[in-house]
Amino acid sequence: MEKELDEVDIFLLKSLQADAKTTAKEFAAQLNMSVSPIYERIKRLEQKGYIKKYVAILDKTKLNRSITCICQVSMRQHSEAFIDNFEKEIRKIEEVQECFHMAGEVDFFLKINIGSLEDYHYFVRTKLSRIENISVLNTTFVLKDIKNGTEISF
Amino acid sequence: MEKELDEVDIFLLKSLQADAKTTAKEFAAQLNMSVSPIYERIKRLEQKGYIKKYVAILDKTKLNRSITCICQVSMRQHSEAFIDNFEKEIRKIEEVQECFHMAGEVDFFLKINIGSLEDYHYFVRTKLSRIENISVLNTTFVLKDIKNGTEISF
DNA sequence: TCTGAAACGCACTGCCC
DNA sequence: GGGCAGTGCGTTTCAGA
Repeated sequence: MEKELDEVDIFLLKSLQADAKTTAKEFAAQLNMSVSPIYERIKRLEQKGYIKKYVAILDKTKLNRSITCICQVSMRQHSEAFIDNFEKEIRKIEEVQECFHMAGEVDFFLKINIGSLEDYHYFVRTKLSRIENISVLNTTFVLKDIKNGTEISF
Repeated sequence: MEKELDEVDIFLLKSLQADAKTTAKEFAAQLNMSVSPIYERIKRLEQKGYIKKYVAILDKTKLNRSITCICQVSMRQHSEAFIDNFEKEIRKIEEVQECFHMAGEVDFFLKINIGSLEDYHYFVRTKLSRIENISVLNTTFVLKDIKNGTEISF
């Protein structure tokens, strides 16, 4: 694998994951380059898959989803079919923002966004607990978002 | 609190958090409206804080940060000073993508992005464990990203 | 609050170095 | 691979309804 990214590419990636609205013109000024190489580098980074997509980050509180909680789920049986089914069902549940299949005692970690404790009750009763083969469900609530980013450091 | 968002606003917010590059013109076509109201609604949503920012989502694997793990940290003493200090120090550590102060037995959940298990060792030895007053550190590794979104449902 | 049109700036292309 | 100039498109503004 050859070296694919130079310092300029890395600068662009880091900048864009902080603020995707930065224009090629602004980058050109910051880097003392002209606009076209910036433009072509960004296009290349998109095409090669370094940049997956551009998204708007919304305000949870304003949208009445200010409560976050972490659910730790373990399964009764660990057959392939049950795990696949769990994944499929989880993907359908809108309250689930993140879900990871874990190594170790707990099988899945879920990050849930909801507006109230009543919503949580509704979520567990009508959605989560309807998935087959769940044995343990352990939920803890977030008191404070200390760091909640989309940026990856590299 | 008056009703701030109508169906069009909600449509725009949901669309933008899936793809921020959608143009006002495209929205206008989808909604059978002209461009200017779309434009002004989006500006309003930005100014009122519903939209916090626009970011590029990068590919972890391409950037050699394909390993994700969850660290559960508990503290020895729960004084305000220690908690504040932990928050301050965590914010500085680039490997930490998310950090939440939790209710319950475990004080903090951390989501970490790294490239190798060696990196994890380095992270724990030189960064995490240097923070004062940590008692328990329990790490589990992600086997598979089932759902890993920035979108919130509403 | 929407429509329509006009002005501007940036994204994007092609050519040159 | 980068600089420069031109074109088209989207953004932005504004009159009017």
